[in-house]
Amino acid sequence: MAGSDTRRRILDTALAAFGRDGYAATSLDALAAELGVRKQTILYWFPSKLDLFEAVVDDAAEGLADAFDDAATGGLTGLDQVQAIVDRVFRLAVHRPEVLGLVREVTRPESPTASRLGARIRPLYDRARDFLMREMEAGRLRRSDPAMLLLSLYSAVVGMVTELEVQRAVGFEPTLRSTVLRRRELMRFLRAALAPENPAPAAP
Amino acid sequence: MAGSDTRRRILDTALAAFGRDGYAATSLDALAAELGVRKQTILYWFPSKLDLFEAVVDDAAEGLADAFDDAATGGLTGLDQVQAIVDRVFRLAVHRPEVLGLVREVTRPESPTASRLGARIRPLYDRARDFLMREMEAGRLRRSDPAMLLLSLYSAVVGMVTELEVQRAVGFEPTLRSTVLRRRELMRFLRAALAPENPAPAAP
DNA sequence: GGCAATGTCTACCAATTGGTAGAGAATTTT
DNA sequence: AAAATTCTCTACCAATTGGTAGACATTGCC
Repeated sequence: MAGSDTRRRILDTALAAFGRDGYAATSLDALAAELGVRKQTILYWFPSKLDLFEAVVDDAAEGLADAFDDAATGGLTGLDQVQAIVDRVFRLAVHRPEVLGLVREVTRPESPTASRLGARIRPLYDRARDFLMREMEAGRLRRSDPAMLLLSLYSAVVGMVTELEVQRAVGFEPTLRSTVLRRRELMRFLRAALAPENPAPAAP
Repeated sequence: MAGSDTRRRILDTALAAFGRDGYAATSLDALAAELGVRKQTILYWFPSKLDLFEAVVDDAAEGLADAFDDAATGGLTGLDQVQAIVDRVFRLAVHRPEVLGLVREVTRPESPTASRLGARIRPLYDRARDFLMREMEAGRLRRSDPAMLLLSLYSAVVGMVTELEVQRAVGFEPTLRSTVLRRRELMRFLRAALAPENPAPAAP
């Protein structure tokens, strides 16, 4: 079936384009040209541009959920678990920066589907919140409002990862090395912010 | 001179629109309608859409610089100075969220003027970096790479402020109260991350 | 071979886009 | 009051947008 391959290719290319340029700045014609196909082929697979966008968002949310799952199944606790997730998100960001660009696009107030990614991400969010609460109660993380803390974490991670451009604009070209340094710095930052005030006993 | 009043109004409305919807999704016609004026009036004051955008960016950068200046002239040090700036940015964000939306728009890789805001912000950036370095050397802030730390700070603050929509999408409606809580939580987070490991003597 | 389903295409279309040309007020300068 | 400048307007325009209609090819099935 060459067809569903086309569908897959459209999704991937559209994800890249939407994540890079945003919804409004991405035209179906440009997308089609990039794919080496006619616009009508895209409209055959997805009845409208908005439908395509929603499909892309769903696809990306799935990938994101998988990444989290992957990082969260090691039975880690406290800061180690946080670090594992940050590492995982960083890895995702390095080889598929469009995904985070898309998150950014979709969390924009006027996004055509601000609510859509929200709904898709909600389960992830709840899980993370529960995790933080548990770890706080166990004394393995500094105590604070878990929902707010989660937003801080989200902002710090996504912000740092997404906004390589700021770095560039401000004068230093991101290299592999600087990316590594960056992640390390972020982790120090997070560790400092999350470490409990009275260090708890290490896990057994 | 009613003219330069028109110019001012165009700049303000355009800032709101670009910050809210992004560059591509903002049409001159829509902007003109919002202003109760014809598109050609806009094109009289700004020769092209891109010129308008650049003027808006310059304007916003100026406002941002003023806000920082304002917060940085109290002669504060260490965490207190950081807090003052965070407070100031929050205040700005609360009554002119578009400014931060614009920062977000302009730091997007494909932004027509990614470099422009960069250049405008560079001096602010340098000042902030110098400040952090000084404070680290004086032992009033935890020691780490100041450039990276600055990016962490930037990400945490702008990310948290800008992404009210995530909060909304995830289920809790931002209120004045939640905004206050948010800022407090962010400050706790920052304090925890920035406080020196061996507390330094308090300022005289 | 016939036939239906699937997939990609060409040919259009109405609406919207940023932008040009220049008329016509209003205001200021002389 | 006449002239010049400043400002906003009407009238267009070519290009691009998302989308429709339907022809043409390819495939698997009988």
